[in-house]
Amino acid sequence: MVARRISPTPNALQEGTGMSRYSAAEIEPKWQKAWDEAGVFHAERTADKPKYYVLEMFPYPSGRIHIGHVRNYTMGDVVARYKMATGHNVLHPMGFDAFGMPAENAAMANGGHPKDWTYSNIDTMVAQMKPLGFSLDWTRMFATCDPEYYGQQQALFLDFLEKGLVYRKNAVVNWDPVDMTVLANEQVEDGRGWRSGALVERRELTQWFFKISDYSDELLSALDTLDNWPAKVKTMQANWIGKSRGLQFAFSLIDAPHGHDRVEVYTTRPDTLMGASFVGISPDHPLAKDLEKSSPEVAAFCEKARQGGTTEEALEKAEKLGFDTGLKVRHPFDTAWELPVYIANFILMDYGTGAIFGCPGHDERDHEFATKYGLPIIDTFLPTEGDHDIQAAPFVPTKSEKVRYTRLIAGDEVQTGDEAVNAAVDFCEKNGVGHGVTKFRLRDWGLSRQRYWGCPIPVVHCDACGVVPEKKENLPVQLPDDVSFDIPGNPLDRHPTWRDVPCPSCGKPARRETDTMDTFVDSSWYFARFTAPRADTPTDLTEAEYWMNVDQYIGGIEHAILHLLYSRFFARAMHICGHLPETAKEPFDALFTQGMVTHAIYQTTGTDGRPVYHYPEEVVLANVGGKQRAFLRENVELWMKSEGVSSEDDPLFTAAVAEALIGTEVTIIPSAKMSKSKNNVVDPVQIISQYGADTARWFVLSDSPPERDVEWTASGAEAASKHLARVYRLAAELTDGEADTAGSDEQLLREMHKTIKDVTLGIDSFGFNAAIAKLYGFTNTIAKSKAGVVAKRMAIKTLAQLMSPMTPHLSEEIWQTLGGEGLITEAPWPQADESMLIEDTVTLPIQVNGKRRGEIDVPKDMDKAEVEKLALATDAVQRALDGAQPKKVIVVPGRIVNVVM
RNA sequence: GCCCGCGUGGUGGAAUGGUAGACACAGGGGACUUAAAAUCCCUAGGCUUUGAUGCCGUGCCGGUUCGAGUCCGGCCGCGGGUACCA
Repeated sequence: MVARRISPTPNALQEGTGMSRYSAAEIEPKWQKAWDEAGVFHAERTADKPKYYVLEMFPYPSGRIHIGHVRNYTMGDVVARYKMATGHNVLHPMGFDAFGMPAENAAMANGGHPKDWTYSNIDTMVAQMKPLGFSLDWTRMFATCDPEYYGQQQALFLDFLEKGLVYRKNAVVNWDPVDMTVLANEQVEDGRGWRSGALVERRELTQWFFKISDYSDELLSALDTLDNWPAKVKTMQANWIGKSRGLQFAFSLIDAPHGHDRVEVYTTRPDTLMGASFVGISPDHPLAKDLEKSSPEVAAFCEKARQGGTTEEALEKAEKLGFDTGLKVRHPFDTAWELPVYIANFILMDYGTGAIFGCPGHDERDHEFATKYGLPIIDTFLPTEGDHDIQAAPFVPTKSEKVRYTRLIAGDEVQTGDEAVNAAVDFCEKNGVGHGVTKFRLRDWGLSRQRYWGCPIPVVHCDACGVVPEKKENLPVQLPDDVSFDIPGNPLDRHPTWRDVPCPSCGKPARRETDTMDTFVDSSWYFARFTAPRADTPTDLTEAEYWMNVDQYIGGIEHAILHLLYSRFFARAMHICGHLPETAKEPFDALFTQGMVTHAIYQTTGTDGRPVYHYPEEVVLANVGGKQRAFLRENVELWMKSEGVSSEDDPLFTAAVAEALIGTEVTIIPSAKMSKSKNNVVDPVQIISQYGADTARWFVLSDSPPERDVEWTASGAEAASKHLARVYRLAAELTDGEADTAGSDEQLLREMHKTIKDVTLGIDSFGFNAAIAKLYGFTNTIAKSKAGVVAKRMAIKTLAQLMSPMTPHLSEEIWQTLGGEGLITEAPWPQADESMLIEDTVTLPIQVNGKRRGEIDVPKDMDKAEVEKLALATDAVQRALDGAQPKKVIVVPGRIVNVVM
């Protein structure tokens, strides 16, 4: 945008203070350069200010930034800049969570190397982020795929191994029998591999695990100390950890087949033991595996039961299948009572003991199973009042509810489930039937991934020495570059020169571990690495002690459980190994979960029957009869050309849309999380290049509360830009001077102090949209004010300061125009003068029976009786009372009057 | 399936249990201009009415309260997570 192209004569204002029209393109690079030269965002330890560490969850380098990134990082930037203005030494770093599957998928789909794809994406995204003017210390940037980073991660792994925090055991994975490869959960669609279409099997592999379960109790109880975390996140984590008290005991097997004389089970409902009707074991249970060897039927069933994905959702939703082994166990309280043993597909070896007893009367799943296989359904308790048809549906009240026991094990006949469970555990222990056990739902964290693009696990397998840790001086164990992705599977596995190495212990030929680490490992300690990103140990304790904890962490709610729980575990583990101070065991002091930016997904069906996803810009939307329809843009353009239709307003176009004659219709899936794989990401670059960074920043913060999801629409960007131009103009035109009017100055300054207070509160509480609304209001006040130049100058300078966390470039420009000292970025935050906030009178709404009927203006400190008298005297109340006496009058001072009739 | 959220005008949304709809977008009307752009002003939940008054109204049903968008119970819808997407 070129200012004043038409009028060649620059006015005095232009010569003196810059341009008279707002031009982001000219302002923004100028101030970014100024900040850069002054090094204002470079973080260093200092004793003279309190430190403040702001961190937004770092991005995956998917290719280009999307509007969700802009929203997320702008929020963090507002906090960082605000804290800087309030006298803090701020650390605000940025990096990339750069390992993961999309890079390998890209290599498979388009050739090339995951490394090149990833670093090129990072370059692009950094280039897109820099013009946004974030207050980031770019000197600290790293990507988790940098050997310097993952080498230190390998060092951490070795330390964890030494401390017994890592171990190996078997665990199931999704196995694609056609591609002969392990699939991620998202690569399993309806139980089939996404590329091969083959039925997925669950297969056991030996894998590495972090012993997070040792910390279950601590991770649970420490949630109470996280006062500045959202309650919902703490609830989700508490439920996920899932502490429960139950009974572990054994059923004795009749005839002890294959040497198994008992089946160990765990139950959280021992009070329902008298309602048992079967015992279920996992297809991976040792007993099932032994039976499988001698029985083709069992083998066939187990094969079928192992089909399908490994997710909890898939298991829960899958049709419940059982196989009667013909084996029987004895009921512990009645040795004559025999229960059948079933192998069932919904029992996972990972949970509890891999075996359960089924109580169909009080469990949905068991009920479904019993009904299907004709097993008895026995109640053990019923409602205290009324009846319940247990055959038709299970009776499953919450454990805190009182029920009446019909087959009581211990305790009172009428008691709550919780009481009954405790009584039953005590009774069983006394009678030698098992023992009470506290269990956690939380399982150990499997970190092995059978993939190339991840951090290599630094161990070597030696026939003589077993699993041998790599020597620290040999770290990093670097990924080899010469790999190809033309065949499915892990290229490390078929890379002999990388894989075959001498044993670090005995020197004989051995093999490297070819599994790499889960990418959650990468993101579980990056916050600590940012405190000393170039250290030649995982952290530098001096730096970590100074900068940790993260004072404000900002990220998506989708990370509420896994990432945030793993990070909490990692901080503890790092402390044990001396990489973090004790005080950093809970690494995030405050957490804010911002909402996601959602967008419709546009989907068509490809020739192979699989869904094809289209970018928003590839789709033409048309509104026909109030219904939105979508078509592929290339089709539409061809059609328009061939029909000679030039505009979408043409009736011919509308008619053709109604009949879907303009090409492939696109299915619109509304409001979904922006996801690279669904192509529903919105590119903010256009908004930035058209209106500038400040407009984009202002725009993503206004109108919607930060914690809520927003459906993306660009309809407000122009308005945001107009507003910023208006603020700019207010400042630029101020020098013209205006006459003072008595009282106007004070009125404006009172409004200014109120705005300072409101905006400060808004920023402190993440109410950015509300703060922006106040700033709109204050801008209007200034524009209409008759105050003199001095007061107005002060008001506009304050406005610029209050806006500076959101629109830093514009604010700097105004600050400079109005003669502010130094950079606004380094200027102290304005303080509200309390004496200017006091109001003498207050407007009280008057309600009659809770409905507003009028209002009165009264002095702020008028006593209740007086207020009541005035309120009753108002026309509205008199009319409503119609001569009657009110029953009651409620006066809430400074708030409201309610007359009850 | 299970766990956690969310639901307010045409739209985004505001509202410590106390005037529902602040602020903004789109809309309608007007001023300025030869014209346009830019800018400024007015208007705006629904129904009813000339207008005032009035009635209805925060997903649905019920409850607590002088008073409920807000608290409680039950539904419906949508979103997130569900341990190998990150």
